[in-house]
Amino acid sequence: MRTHHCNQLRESHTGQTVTLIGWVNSARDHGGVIFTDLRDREGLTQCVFHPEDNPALGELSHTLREEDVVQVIGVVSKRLEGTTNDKLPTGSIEIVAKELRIVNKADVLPFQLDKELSNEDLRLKYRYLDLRRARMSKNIRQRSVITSAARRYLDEAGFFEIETPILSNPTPEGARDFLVPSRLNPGRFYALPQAPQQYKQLMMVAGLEKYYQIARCFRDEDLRADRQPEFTQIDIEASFIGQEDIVTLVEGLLGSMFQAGLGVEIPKHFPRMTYADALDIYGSDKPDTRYDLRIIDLAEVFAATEFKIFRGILDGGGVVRAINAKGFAGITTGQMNRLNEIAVQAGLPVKNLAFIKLENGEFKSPLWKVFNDAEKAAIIAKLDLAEGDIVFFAAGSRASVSTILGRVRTECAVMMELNQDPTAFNFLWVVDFPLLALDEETGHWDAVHHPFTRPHPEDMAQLAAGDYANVRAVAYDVVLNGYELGGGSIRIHEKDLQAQMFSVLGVGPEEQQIKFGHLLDAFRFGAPPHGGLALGLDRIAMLIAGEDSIREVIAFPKNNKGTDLMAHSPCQIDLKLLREVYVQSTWKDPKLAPATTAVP
RNA sequence: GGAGCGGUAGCUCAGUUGGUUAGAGCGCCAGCCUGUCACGUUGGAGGUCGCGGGUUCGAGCCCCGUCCGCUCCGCCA
Repeated sequence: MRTHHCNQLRESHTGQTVTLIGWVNSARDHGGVIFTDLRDREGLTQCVFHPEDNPALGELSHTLREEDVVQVIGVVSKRLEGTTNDKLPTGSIEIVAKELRIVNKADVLPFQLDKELSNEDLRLKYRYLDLRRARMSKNIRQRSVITSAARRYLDEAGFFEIETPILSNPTPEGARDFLVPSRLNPGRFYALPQAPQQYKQLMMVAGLEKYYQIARCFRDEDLRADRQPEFTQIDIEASFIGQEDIVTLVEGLLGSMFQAGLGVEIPKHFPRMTYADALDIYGSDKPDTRYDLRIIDLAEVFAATEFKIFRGILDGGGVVRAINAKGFAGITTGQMNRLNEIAVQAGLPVKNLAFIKLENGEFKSPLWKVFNDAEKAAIIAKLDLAEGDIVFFAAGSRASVSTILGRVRTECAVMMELNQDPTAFNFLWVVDFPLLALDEETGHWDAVHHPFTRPHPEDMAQLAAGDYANVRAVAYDVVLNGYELGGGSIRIHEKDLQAQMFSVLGVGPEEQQIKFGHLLDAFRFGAPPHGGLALGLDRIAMLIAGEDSIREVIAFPKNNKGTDLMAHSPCQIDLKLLREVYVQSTWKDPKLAPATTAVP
C-alpha cells in the first residue's frame, strides 16, 4: 500500500517513485495546479498535480476534499526554488503525482481538525476524529513512549511484569466498587479492583521478589479533571527493601519517563518533607512547590496579645497563621470575594478573611488597629511585609487553619499566575504520613493509607498505648507541581501485627478471617518484608503533555457523569441478560413514576 | 448532595439599556485561478438563540423552572 510514510522523504530520495497513503490534510486547488498535503500519523508530505500533463489525473485531483483517504504514486522531486516550506521536515521536496487513487471519500467533518475546539461533548462523541488532531495524536504517542520507558526501566531493574485479576473482590473500607454479577455463582458478585494491593503482597509471599504491572484500576466515585472511573497505575512491589530503595527506584523511574517523553533531565533526587511540615507550611499533603507563598506561624508574634479572638484561640491550643501574597495588594474586589468564598468553603468560621495590605506606605486592614506597636513590628518582620504585599490571616485549630490557608494559597497562586511555567517540574517526597486518622463522624480510626501499611518502628509504643494520633506510618507520596503522582508504603508482613492493625481499625477477628483470611494465612508461611508504590500513569502523562486534564491523555475517556458519549456506555441491559446473572434492577425512572397526591 | 461558569450557524465566538430582517471569522456548496502550504478571489446556502413557562406592546437579552457540559467542594482506604 505504501513505500514510505509521510514524514520520511527528503532531498536524498529525489527521483524515486514512491507510494504514499493517508488522509488529505488540505487540498489547495489553483485550477492549473493542485496541491495536497497527505497526512499519516508520522507527518505531512505535499503532493502536486499538473492537469496539463494528465487531464484525467487533474480531473480527479479537483475532487479531493479534506480527510479523504487517498493513495498517491509519484516521483519525489526537489521543490522549485523559493517554494520550500521550512515548517515541514519534508518541506524541501514534493511528490509529483503520476497516479491518484481515492481509497475512501470522507464526509464533511463535524469540526475542523486544525482549530481548537472547546465543545467537549462533541470531541468525545467523535473521539476518533478528535484523536486525529495533532495535539491529541502527540499526547497519545507521548504516553506510549513514556509507558514503554517505564517498562524498560523496570525490566532492567529486574522486575517481573505480572497480571492480576480484573474480576476480584470488593475493597473493604475503600472507595465504591464497580460490581460484576456472576452467572455461575448465583447471587454473588465480583468487584473490579481499585488497586492490585493484596495480590501484589501475596506475590511477595510467593517469592517473586520484584513485581510491576501497568494496571487498570477502577473506582466508582465522582469524576474530576484528574480522576476517571478507570485509570492506570504503574504498580510496583518488592521484597527485602525499605523506603530508601523505593524512593531511589522511583526517582530513577520518573527520570527515565521524563527523559523519554520530553527529553528533559529531572533532578536525580527529590527534596523530602514530612507530612506535618507539608500541612503546616503549605496547607496540603501534596503541595505545589513551584511557588513559595508559605504559611507563617504567628504564635510568637501574638504570644502576649490582648486581642481577644487570637488570645482565646491560642489559649485553647489553636494557631494563628498567615500568608504573605507578595505584590498582590492590587487584588480586585472580585478576586477578594472569590478568596473569601473559598476560605468559607474550607471552613473559615467568619465571612471574610482578615487581611493586611500595604499600599502607598499605608496599612489597610480591618484589624490593624487592634494590634499594639510591638505586634505590628513583629508582624512586619515575621511576614517580611513590604509595599505592595497583602497578608491573609486565619486562626483556629491547626488542621482547619491548614485547610483554609492551603486553599487560599493555591487560589492566590492561580490569580497571581505563579503556576504557569510549563518547564517547571517540582518533585517532592512527602514522608512520615500518620498511620491513622480519626473519623469525626463515626469516632472510628481509619487507615490514612491502607490497613496494610507498616507503623513507623519508632512509634510502636504509641500504637501499643492506643495513642493513635501520634503513630506515623512508613508511607510516602511522590508529588509534582501540586499533583499526587503516586504513593506507597512499606507493608506489614507479620500475621500478629496485621491482626492488631485490623483490630485497631475496628475489624474483629471473625471479619478479619472472612475478608482477609487469605492474607493472614499467607503471612504464616514465611512472608518476606516488602513494600511498594503505585504511580498514576494518567497524571504523569498529563503533566508531561502539559495538559490540564487526564482526559487529554486517555484515548477514550468518560465525561463528568462517567458516560462514554461515543459508545453510549453505560447502557440499559435486556431483562433476559439480567435474568441470566440473577440481577433485578430497583431503579425507577422518576419521570415515569405515578403522580402522588399532595398531602396538606 | 452543594457551589461557580457556560449553552446563539457545522466549529470558534460577538450580540450595547429589552426595540427593524440575529452578526463575524473559519468551514461547507458553486464558479474563476499554474507554485500554494491558514492559497487567493467572486457568489451562495446555512439559525427552534439548549428546553419549558412567565413579565412585556415587544425577549437572544429580564424572572422562574428544567436539561446538558465543564471546574471546584463533598466523595476518592
